[in-house]
Amino acid sequence: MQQVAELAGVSTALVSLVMRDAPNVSDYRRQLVLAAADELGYRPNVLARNLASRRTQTIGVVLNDLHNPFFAEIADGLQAAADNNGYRLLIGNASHSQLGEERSVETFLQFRTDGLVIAGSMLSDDLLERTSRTAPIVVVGRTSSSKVFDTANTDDHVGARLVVDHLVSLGHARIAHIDGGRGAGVIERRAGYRAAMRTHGLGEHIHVVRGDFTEAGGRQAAHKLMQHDRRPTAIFAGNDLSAVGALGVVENLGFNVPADVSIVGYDNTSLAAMHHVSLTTINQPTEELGRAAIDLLLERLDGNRTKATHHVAEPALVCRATSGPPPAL
Amino acid sequence: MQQVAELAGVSTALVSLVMRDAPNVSDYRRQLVLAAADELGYRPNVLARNLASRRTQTIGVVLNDLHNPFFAEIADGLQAAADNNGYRLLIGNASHSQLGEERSVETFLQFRTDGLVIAGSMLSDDLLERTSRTAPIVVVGRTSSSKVFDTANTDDHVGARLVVDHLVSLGHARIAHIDGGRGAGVIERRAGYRAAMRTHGLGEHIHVVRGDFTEAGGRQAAHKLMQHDRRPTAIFAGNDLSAVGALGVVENLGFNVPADVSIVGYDNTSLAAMHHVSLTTINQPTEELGRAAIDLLLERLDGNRTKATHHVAEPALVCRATSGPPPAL
DNA sequence: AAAGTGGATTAGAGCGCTCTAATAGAAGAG
DNA sequence: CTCTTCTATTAGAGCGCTCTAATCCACTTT
Repeated sequence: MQQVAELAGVSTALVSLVMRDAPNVSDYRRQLVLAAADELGYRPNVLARNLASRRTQTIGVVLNDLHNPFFAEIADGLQAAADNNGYRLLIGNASHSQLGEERSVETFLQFRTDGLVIAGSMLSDDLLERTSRTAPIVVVGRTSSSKVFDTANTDDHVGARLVVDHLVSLGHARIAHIDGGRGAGVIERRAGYRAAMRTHGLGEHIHVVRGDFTEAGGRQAAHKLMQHDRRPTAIFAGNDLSAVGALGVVENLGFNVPADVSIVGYDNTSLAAMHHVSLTTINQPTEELGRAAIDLLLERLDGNRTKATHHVAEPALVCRATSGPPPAL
Repeated sequence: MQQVAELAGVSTALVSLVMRDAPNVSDYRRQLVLAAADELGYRPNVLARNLASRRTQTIGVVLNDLHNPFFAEIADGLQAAADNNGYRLLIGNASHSQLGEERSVETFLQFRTDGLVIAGSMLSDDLLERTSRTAPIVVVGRTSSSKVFDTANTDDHVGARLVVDHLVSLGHARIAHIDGGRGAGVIERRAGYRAAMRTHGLGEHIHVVRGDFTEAGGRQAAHKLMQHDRRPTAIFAGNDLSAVGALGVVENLGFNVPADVSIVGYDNTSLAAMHHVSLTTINQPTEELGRAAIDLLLERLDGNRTKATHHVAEPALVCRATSGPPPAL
């Protein structure tokens, strides 16, 4: 910075002002400084900048699973919203594990990102609340009634009901559910499924097998389901990834989808939209979620709010090729 | 830090030494400092630490496209290698665009990550070379003969030949190729395809249509191919994503895969491995690439090397369900 | 003409840590 | 008992930036 200042014939303070796009800098000197900076290949050191200003203009985003396209879409939504507000994003990969998530969070805290967005968090509310004392946190894709941190999420209970309603209206009764293990949103989706089944008088057909939101998990669960003595005519998978896993197994076992078995996913990821997959699923408005998450964070950063807020978006059924009427008895 | 020092009755320098696990600190004082730090909930500020030490122990990873599972797998490989060496990873999303890539790179440079890994770079060698003067860069998934920065890559020329050899051995002659537009590795794969076709005396059947390494691009290209008056009996897509796009279109047009048309992808991503997709493809050893990239970077960081090195890994054919003999005439 | 106004610029004190060089103290050598 | 040689500890100078307060310099205003 000093070199730039010398080359431009100004003070380091002015260089600082120019680099920050501050107002009240004459155009003449601004050009002078920019030219000098360019010539020297000067780049402001964010570390030093933050050390002095306690701001990084950066938001840390922890994605639960890079292999799940849902999180890529969430990242897109966040990116768009961050761009609009002059913030940049840094991404950490939780590798689908609690430990990975903790490490990513720790890294961001140490880098002093202004805030954190955790998509698909597997951490306890308690831990998140303690962490949010260090930096504001918005949790995406998971409900919480925390009074400390914010969330942006789809109403999974309603989403699950939409799935069941859809399948029931097609004539299904034996509708099974593959859940997501310890993943985010699992409890709500499962509860929504159960409640909807009962509402339709299908309580006796409630059948939940464990998955883990991965394709492999979906395969295993589908195996178990299809070997059951009263095998389902429809499978509601906890997310698209496990739905595609189930799809593969069901087909390999010689069943036709949807003629013999209907399969519905959740998330409406790019995977579900692929022509070859064409999965009936529940859409989560990822762009809205991303925008909401950033908005919530900025409100905190600007000191406009201290009370926890929970943004809830509406899910919607996306009907594609993997659901249809059950086979005639 | 000063508070901790006071509470423990030592100097800040000693606190610093303890926090860094330095040798030559007496056990007695170490305990004293740790106890004080714990009581005050003290967390070292990595920003300040790095400002002073000029090291972040962090590597910036720019992924070309979060929607392409190939990059998730590369990230896994990098993560494993980084863990082994006490480095942590920060990820930037290039959003499949040159501008996005540049911005991610810029952010990392400003955060002073010790080095950069760019997976699927779309930037010019020239720009990369200039950037690598600021921080060491390893480019993954793209060949380059640069004398400045390192690369870790699979031999795409050989990979493309493996595809053509495989299809020819099944009896195909009309083998078309969907390329990847401006993506990484496109030129080599296309050239490899062309060369292999000629080697087999199939020069007249060379047929390349443009794609862009996305599913949508694959769909468009496949449409064009299948409407051609001499439509191909086999399609070699530039990557798995576009292969799946092609797969969807070909099926929708009423053709059977592989009975009527064979489709081969590239990358052997988790997508190709899905049972429902089961795509014949070329494996890139992502773990090896990740390890190589980190190794190359560390050599630079430790000052052991200044000469550019290009690590080349071997591709391998993975035969699955989308390739078979051409239909009988 | 003196005083007031506000924009442009700068000096200099931190931000929280590391690192070098210096110092104190203990142990061993002569 | 002195002289080395270690090891353990510390003072204090940065690292590269921001921010406050001060200064300077047109212009107005009265």
